[in-house]
Amino acid sequence: MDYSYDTDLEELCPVCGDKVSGYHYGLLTCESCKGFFKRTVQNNKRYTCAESQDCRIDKTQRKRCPFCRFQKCLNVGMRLEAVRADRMRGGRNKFGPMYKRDRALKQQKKALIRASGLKMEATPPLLSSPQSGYSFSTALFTPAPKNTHPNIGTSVAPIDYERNLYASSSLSLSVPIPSHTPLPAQYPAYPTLPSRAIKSEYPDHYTSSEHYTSASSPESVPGYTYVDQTRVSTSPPLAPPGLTVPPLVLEFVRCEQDELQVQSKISAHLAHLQQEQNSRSAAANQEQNTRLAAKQERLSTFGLMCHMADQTLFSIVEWARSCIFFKELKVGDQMKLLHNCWSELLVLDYISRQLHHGKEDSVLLITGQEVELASLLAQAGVTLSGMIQRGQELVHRLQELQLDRRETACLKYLILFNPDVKLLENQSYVESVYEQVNAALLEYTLYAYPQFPDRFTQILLRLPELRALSTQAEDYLCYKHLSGEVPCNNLLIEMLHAKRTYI
DNA sequence: CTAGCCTTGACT
DNA sequence: AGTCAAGGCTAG
Repeated sequence: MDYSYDTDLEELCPVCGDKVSGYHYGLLTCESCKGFFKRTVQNNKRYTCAESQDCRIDKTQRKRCPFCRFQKCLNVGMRLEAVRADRMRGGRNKFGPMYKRDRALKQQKKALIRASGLKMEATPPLLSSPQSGYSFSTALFTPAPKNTHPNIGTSVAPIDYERNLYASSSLSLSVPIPSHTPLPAQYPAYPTLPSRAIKSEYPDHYTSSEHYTSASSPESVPGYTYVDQTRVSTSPPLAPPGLTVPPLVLEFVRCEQDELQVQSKISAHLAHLQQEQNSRSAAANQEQNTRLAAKQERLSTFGLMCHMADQTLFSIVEWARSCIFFKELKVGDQMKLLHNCWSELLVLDYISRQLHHGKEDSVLLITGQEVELASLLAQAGVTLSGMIQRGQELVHRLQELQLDRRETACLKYLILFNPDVKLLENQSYVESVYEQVNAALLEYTLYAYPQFPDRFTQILLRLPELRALSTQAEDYLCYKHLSGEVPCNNLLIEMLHAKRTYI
């Protein structure tokens, strides 16, 4: 009965809702979206949207706006790199194992659903009456309860960034490096395909997977604003490279929050919530049957995750408010910048924590808790576990690069000062900050990793995937919110609304 | 351009 | 030999 309902639900194309014909370019899609994606990427097509770039894509209307259709393809996670540049037919690609894992996961989930009679991902509202009303404005305007991070000038909790920095790069210089021609900064435009960079992969062509991953990585497709290198290298603050860590980078690192303080603050907050939750479900347990209580117990996991993300967001806002450059902006511009990038910063925060954590089969939460990846994936719905896996892949890529903390700090600023945000009062300032950060990061990478001259580019090329993942996360959150599953009075939701006023 | 059907070929 | 995701072909 509901078995068929479930499978039906699973067999809809995430782009247009048509019938799925198999795995295509990274996930289960219909035949038409497969073809559309292939044509678009192979022929390097550029579309434009006649409306406001938010057209609904369904089976009947998918032909109407190719721009939004392709956008959606990317947002749901279709992979550019699965389209072969050399058009080689047949055979398998590196996604084979991923598809296999995904299938196993779905199978496992189905069994679980049948066994428990519950649907994992569809969860009724939790936490009917949460705590005090948060709002973005309160987060921005009221001083934080405790000064949890050092302001400029004070010397609270100096973190030892010097150590742990230069784990010697294992990337060999013989790795073929794709040449990427910088694109004109057309941010919302989708990435074009540097056709030479992406080839179908066969063992004959690539002797090791390392070669593949560094040479033609999935995200090595500039869709992100890319700063022309010549412009960067001639920017004023660029001292002769190779002598010292750029002062700006040092400043960024100094503005970083103390991880332990954030951790304890958020842990305390969540512990408090959980305590409330426990007493409530204990009450429910007395009157109702155990199955309901168990259900409620499980629900709290997703709710807690939301609160965790929410609290993390608070700390991110707090960080931004006090960091160099940002605090000089008027509040209106600050809000626009944060509305634009909050989810990217959240994802970056998560990713960098995993980088630091360094374990493949578990995930480190901001609370310091370590969660087995397997159990996380088993609990999460299909969409969520897909995103977690995608996140893990990004972590792997950055691990290969051995991204250090200084570089991570720079990335936060590059994301925050997105020069493509429109209608800013102080547009040129934001643009110039972006340029400065770019220059500083370039200079730093040349200084710290002279044996790897392409490092700067390689780092920037991770940003499109980060952005795609954060967009997917927003979509997911939006969906969960619409079905009433996200605890309300949530900064997360407020951010979501700020960006999507049409909802 | 679209999308259904066909051909390929590494992997099992 | 079978599977199944790549690319190819071609009516509409």
